Amino acid sequence: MPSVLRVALPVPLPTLFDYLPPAAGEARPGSRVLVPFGRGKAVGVVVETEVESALGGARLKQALRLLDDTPLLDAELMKTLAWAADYWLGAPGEAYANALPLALREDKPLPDTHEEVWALTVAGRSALDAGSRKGGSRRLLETLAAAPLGAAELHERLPDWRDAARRLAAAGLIERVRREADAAPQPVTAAPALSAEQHAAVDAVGAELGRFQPFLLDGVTGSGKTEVYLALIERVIAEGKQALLLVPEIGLAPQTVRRVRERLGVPVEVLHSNLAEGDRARAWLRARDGEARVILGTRSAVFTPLPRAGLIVVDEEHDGAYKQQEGFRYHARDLALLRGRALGVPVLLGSATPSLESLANVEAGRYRALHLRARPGAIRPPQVQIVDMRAQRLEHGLSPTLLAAVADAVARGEQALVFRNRRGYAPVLLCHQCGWHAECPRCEHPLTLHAGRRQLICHHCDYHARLPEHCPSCDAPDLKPQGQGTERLEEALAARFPDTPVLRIDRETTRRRDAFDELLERLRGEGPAILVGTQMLAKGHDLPNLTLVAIVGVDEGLHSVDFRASERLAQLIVQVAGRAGRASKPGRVILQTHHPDHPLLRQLLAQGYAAAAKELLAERRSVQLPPYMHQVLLRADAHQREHVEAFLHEAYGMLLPAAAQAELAIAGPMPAPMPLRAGRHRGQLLVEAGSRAVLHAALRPWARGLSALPSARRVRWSLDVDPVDLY
DNA sequence: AGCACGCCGACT
DNA sequence: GTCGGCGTGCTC
Repeated sequence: MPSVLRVALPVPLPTLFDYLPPAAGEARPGSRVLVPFGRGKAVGVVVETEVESALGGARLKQALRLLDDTPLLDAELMKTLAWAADYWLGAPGEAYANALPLALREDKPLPDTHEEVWALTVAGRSALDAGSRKGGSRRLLETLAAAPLGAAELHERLPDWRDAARRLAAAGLIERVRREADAAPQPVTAAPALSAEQHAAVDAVGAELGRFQPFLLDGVTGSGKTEVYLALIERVIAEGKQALLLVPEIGLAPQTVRRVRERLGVPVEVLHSNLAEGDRARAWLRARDGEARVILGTRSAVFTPLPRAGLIVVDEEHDGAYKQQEGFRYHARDLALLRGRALGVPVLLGSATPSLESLANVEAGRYRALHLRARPGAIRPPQVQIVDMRAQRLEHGLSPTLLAAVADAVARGEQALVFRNRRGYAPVLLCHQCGWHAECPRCEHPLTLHAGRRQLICHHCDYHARLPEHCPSCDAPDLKPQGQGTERLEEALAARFPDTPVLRIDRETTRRRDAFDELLERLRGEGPAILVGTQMLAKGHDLPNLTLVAIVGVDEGLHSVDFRASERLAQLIVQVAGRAGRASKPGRVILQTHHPDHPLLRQLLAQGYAAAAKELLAERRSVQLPPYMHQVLLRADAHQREHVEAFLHEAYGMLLPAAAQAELAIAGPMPAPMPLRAGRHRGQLLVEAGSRAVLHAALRPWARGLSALPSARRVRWSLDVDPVDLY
C-alpha cells in the first residue's frame, strides 16, 4: 500500500479526502497541494500523511502538485484547527479555509512578503509642484510626497485613497515600489506612568509569560485597559516574541494601530476583512515568518500563525462580533483561548462589561480576574439618572427632563448624545381607521418607515416598498407613524434646538466610506452639538466634549424572550453611558424608561455592571441556562415549510437513541423565533446537556449523519455550537 | 458549495 | 420544437 495523503478541501462536507502523493516533493502536514477534485481542481491542506485509506486504491486520484516545500501551516495551527472543527462541529475543510487568506488558497506562488508601497514618480512630483490635480488625488499626492506609504497606512490617513490611487497610477504619477528594508522605525512615544491597578495587572500577566493562563481584565471605560495591553506587548516584544491583539471591528482599528505604532516602534500588521486580499496574505506571511511583531486584527485574525507567540489579547471580549454567524461558526474569543493553550502563552480578555461566560470562568477558577476600577486623572464616573416616562408629556418620545438636560448641555457649549437602537423614522406605520399596519410580505414583521426616502423598509430582509398615501386596507388617509427611530428623533431635536447642529449617526448616514470618521472629526471640535445615534456610537470613540448621554427606548430589551437579552442590555447601557464625560468634564447619563422599578435597571444603576452581572449569572444557574449548561442549535430554512419540518423531524429521530443514553435534552423541532424571514420558513432544534463532553460525543456522529439525509438537500441548514442568539 | 445530469413548463 | 426550472447525486 503506497502512502496516502489526507487532505482538507474548502467544501462544507464533513469529510477529508484521500490522495496519492504528488509525483515530486514530500508533502507534509500543513503543506498545500493542488488536487483534482470532481471535474476541476482545488487547493487543499495536507492534514495527515501515510494514512490507510478506506477507499479502494483504484478510486484514489493522485495529487497534481505540491505547493509548499515547507508547510505553510505550522503544527500548532494544524492542531488547533482540527480541535476547532471538532468543537464547533464544522466541516474540517471550512476550518482550514477560514485560516488561510484567500490569496493563499490559490494555485499561485506565495506573494513577496516585502511590502509594496506607493511612491510618487518623477512625473508625479512635477504634477504636485505644478499644482495640477484636485480633491482626493491631490491629497494623495501630498501625502505620498512626504513619504512612500503602504496600503494599510494609507487606509488610516485617507480612507478613500484607492480611487485616487487608481487614477494617479493610470496617469503614471504614482507607482508601487518595494519598501526599503530599513524603513525608518517610527518615533517611540513615552509610556505614561501606570496607575497602581494598571501596574498590578501588568505584573500579574507578566509573571505568567511563557505559559498558558487566561486572565479577565475588567476595567471600566476610561480606566486605561489599552495602556495595560501596550505595557504587556512592550514586554513581549522586548523578549523577541509576538503579540496578537484582537478587536471586535475595524472601525476601532485605525486609532489603535496608530497608538500601538507610535508607542512601540515595531512593525504592526493589521488584518481585517476590508484589506485587499494581497495585502492580507502578505501580512499573514510576515506573521508566519516571525517578522511581524504585533498583529492587530478582527475576528479572522485569530488564525494568524504565531511562531514566536508571547501573548494574545482579546479586547472587548463580550462583543458579539467575535462569533462568526455563517459557515464555520467559531467564536474568536474561545479560539484565542484554544490557541493560547496550544502555544503556551497567556490570554488576556478585556472588557468594561465582561460576558457572563467569562465571569463564570473566573468564578470557576479557570480565569484569573484583574480589575481596573479607577479612571485615571480623577475622572468621576458619570451620574446615571432614571427618568420615569409614565405620566409624562412626551414630545416625540422625549421627556421634559431629557429635553431640559439636552438644553443645559448645549447651553454650556457641550455635546449631548441621544441613543436609540432603532434606525429609520418609526418602527411601525399604523392606520388609525382600521388598525392595519404595514408589514413585510416576506417576513411578516412590521416595516420601518423611512421618511426621508419615502419608503417602508424591512430591517430583516431589506424589502423596500413605496410609502402609501392611503391605507391599502380601508383607503383612509390617516396613516400614523408609531414609535420613534433615530430619523424621527433627529427631526424632533432639530425642531426643538434650531440653533444647535443635530447629527444623526447610524448605518444610513454613515454609508459612505469615510462619513463616520468625518462626523467624528467634526465632533472632536469644541462646539455644542446634539448626536442621535444607534449602536455604532456605543463603541469606544472618544468624544471629549460629550457630557450628556440620554438612552431612550431600551424597554424592549427588558422583556425579550431571548435569555441573553438582559445581559446584552446591561452591556449596552454601560457602554453607551461610558461615552459621557471622558475628558475633564463630568458626565451625566439619563435613562428613560417605562419600567423604572425593573430589578435589572435598579441594580445596574445602584451597584454597577459587576453586581448586575452576578445577579444575572445566579439566575442562569438557578434555571440551568448557559454558561451552566451547553447548547447546540440546529437551524433549517426553506421556501417550503414542509421541507423544514421533514428535515428537523428526521434529525430529531436520528438523535433520540443517543439522547436517551446520554441525558440530552431536546427542544423541538419548533419554529424559529422569527418563523418566516425573506420568504423562507425557519425552524430549529435545540439540544442541551450539562456536560460538553457528553454533548459532543453524541453530536459528532449526528452531525455527520445529518449531511447524509436526503431531506437535508431540500433545506439550508447549520449547526451552531454555543449559539449567542436563538434567531 | 459547485457542478452535471435529468425530466417537465412557456418561449425564440 | 428548445431554453431553463430545481430535484438528485457526487466529489478521495
